[in-house]
Amino acid sequence: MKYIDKLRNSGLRPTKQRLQICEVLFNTEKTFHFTINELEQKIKDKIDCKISLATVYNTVHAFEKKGYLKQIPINSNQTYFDTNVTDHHHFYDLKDQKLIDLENSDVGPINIKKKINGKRIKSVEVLVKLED
Amino acid sequence: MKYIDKLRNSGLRPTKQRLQICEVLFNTEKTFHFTINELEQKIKDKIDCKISLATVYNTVHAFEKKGYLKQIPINSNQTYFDTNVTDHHHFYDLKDQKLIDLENSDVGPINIKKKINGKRIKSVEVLVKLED
DNA sequence: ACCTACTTTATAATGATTCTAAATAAGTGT
DNA sequence: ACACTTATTTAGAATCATTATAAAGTAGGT
Ligand SMILES: [Mn+2]
Ligand SMILES: [Mn+2]
Ligand SMILES: [Zn+2]
Ligand SMILES: [Zn+2]
Repeated sequence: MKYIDKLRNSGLRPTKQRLQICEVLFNTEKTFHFTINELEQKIKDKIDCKISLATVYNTVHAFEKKGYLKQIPINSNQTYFDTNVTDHHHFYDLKDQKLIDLENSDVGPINIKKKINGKRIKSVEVLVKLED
Repeated sequence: MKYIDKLRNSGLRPTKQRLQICEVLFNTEKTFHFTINELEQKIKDKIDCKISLATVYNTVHAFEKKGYLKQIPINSNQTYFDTNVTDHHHFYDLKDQKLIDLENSDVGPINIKKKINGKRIKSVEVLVKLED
């Protein structure tokens, strides 16, 4: 019931698959980072029936487009997504290949002084790479 | 002649292919950003003979390992490299899919206050996404 | 119930990257 | 110059995340 309105208000039909994916993605205290394959595994663990991989991709992209998920730019062969869609920064642990959130207070305000003609700043993200 | 010592000192044999790739990558006033396919095109334009795609990949990875190139993390299906290996930040133009360097003075110092036990900061990079 | 547009799904296609193994080239010592 | 060893190049195949296809299923409206 919890996610039916959210989906309807976004113009997305509240199908069984989308509602189950909502449960996995959004029915948690903490936000988290994931790849498509990790999400597929989480879905398998939490839910009895199978959702096809194509639907997982479709749904994640639909949710991203609606602003319920965002991509995190890191150099990996897989795309990383974030259920925390607020503006925030990341540690990236190169050994474990894990993302860790940084609070904005951990980084401080960033003032971009350069301007590009005819372009607006959409986001400012800091990536801090960690090694041992 | 210019790059033979550079390669030898890195433990890389100065082959014809590597020297030609050095010309394309490093024999310019300005640094630049590229994908493997863009580099392959540049090589074709500047040079008579063909270098196999496998060699372009091998060479770029070898140069990256030696610190003569670095990867730029952005969400793209292709990996972006940078001949500017100093610590610096980027604009990413979402429409044109082009990277633009930011000077450190354009961003100011970034002080990461959070610490992770047993990990050291390797790099701090800011990515500023631009839209129209 | 019926219609239509949206969604799911299995499967195939795509495409960047990596792997393989055979042919070449570079460095080293004689 | 030659023989020998090791690094490198290369064409082609393999990998694998992601996207496209198109047929079957579903949601929501009339
Ligand atoms: Mn990607
Ligand atoms: Mn990549
Ligand atoms: Zn995050
Ligand atoms: Zn740069």
